[in-house]
Amino acid sequence: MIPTERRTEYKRKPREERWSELLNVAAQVIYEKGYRAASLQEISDRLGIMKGSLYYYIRSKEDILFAVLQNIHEIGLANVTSLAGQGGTAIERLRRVIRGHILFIAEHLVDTTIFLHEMKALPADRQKEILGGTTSYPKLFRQLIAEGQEEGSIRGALDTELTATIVLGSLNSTYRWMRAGDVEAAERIAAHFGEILISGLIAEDEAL
Amino acid sequence: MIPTERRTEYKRKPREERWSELLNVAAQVIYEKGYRAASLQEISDRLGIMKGSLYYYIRSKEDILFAVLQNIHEIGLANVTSLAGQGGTAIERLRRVIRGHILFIAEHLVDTTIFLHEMKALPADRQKEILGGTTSYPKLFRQLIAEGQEEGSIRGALDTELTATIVLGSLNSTYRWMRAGDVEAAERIAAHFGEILISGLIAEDEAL
DNA sequence: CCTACCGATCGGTAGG
DNA sequence: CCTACCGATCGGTAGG
Repeated sequence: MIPTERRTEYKRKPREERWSELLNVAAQVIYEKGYRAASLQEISDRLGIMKGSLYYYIRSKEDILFAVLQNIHEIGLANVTSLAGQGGTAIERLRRVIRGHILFIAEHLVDTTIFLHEMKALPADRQKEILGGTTSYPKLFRQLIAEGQEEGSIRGALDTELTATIVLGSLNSTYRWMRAGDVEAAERIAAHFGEILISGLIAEDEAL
Repeated sequence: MIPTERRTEYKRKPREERWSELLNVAAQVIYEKGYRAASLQEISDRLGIMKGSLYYYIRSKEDILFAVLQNIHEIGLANVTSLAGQGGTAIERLRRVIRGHILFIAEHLVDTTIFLHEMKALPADRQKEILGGTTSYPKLFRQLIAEGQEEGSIRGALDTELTATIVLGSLNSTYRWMRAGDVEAAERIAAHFGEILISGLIAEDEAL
């Protein structure tokens, strides 16, 4: 490749603004090519700055991935936590969380995909830094299932842990085929997931 | 890294044997690091040959990935096709496919993971070469769901296409947390999936 | 299969 | 933020 030429016209932007722009652009490149194949050269090209200039904002390439993953995990967990805490029976709250999590994935498809594909590209300690809060996705789903079993709405014969893993994993798998930002489609998917999973989990033949 | 030294002792092996050994070793490296980060240097190191010698077997790095993906797709599709064709009602066959596909994933975790992560690393035409047969996973699941709806065992209100996508995607998502080769665990997972999905899909309250 | 290479690209740095 | 680099590594090749 020919050495990247300096833009004849470039505009220096405030640090904060550039930083969030950097994260958006980088996330898009990582989404398209994968973290490893996403070069700082391409990211800086799209930003319209020199590759070396990225180091005004970061200390390593990994800093970018970390920031993206940290952010999506934080807002995603806040989303389901809020939905789970809004009252109702356990099965009602589970249904709300199922829908809300799917809508979240559709709305944040790029970042969610990166989260589900590139966590392992981080060193173990930085993974823990992201995941290691007092609460977590698996914990939240486990609690909802457990409460449903206690209140008798979810079949007691199901293994709580395994069932929670299956439900969360199934919801997360939608990132593979969902279209970004298509809220209508996301609602349809959420409705189907609600029907299938809730019917599959409920004890007896309680109508909902 | 210090230039790799020639092994003082190496054994030349028959071409066929080396080739399958190469695919196994390469799959393991790709599984651990991802295709892009899996270097030919590391693969040849583990094989105990020189990097350049790989080109006695391949014409490009991509050939390795293609062979791995081609193979796992072929045997996996043969597996579910066989299970779906063994007779019984549609819901019975679906249940059999659910269990068999999960056991397959557990038994071929490395290759399945590569398939679900690295297909997009191939050029579009080589992807089609793998996926483009007359039959396919999505098609098979769609047919099973459709037949179940026709026979009245699966709720007609569910969108056939979307439901098939959800079921297949949910089963595939297990590669993320399954342990390779643990058949007991795989049976438990399959049983739970069977319970949850079948109950979630069946019309009325037919007991199974 | 090995030896001995090559051009391209990578993440990163010094100094401004 | 840019210029001007660097060492390391990558996939791949010629010739045997």
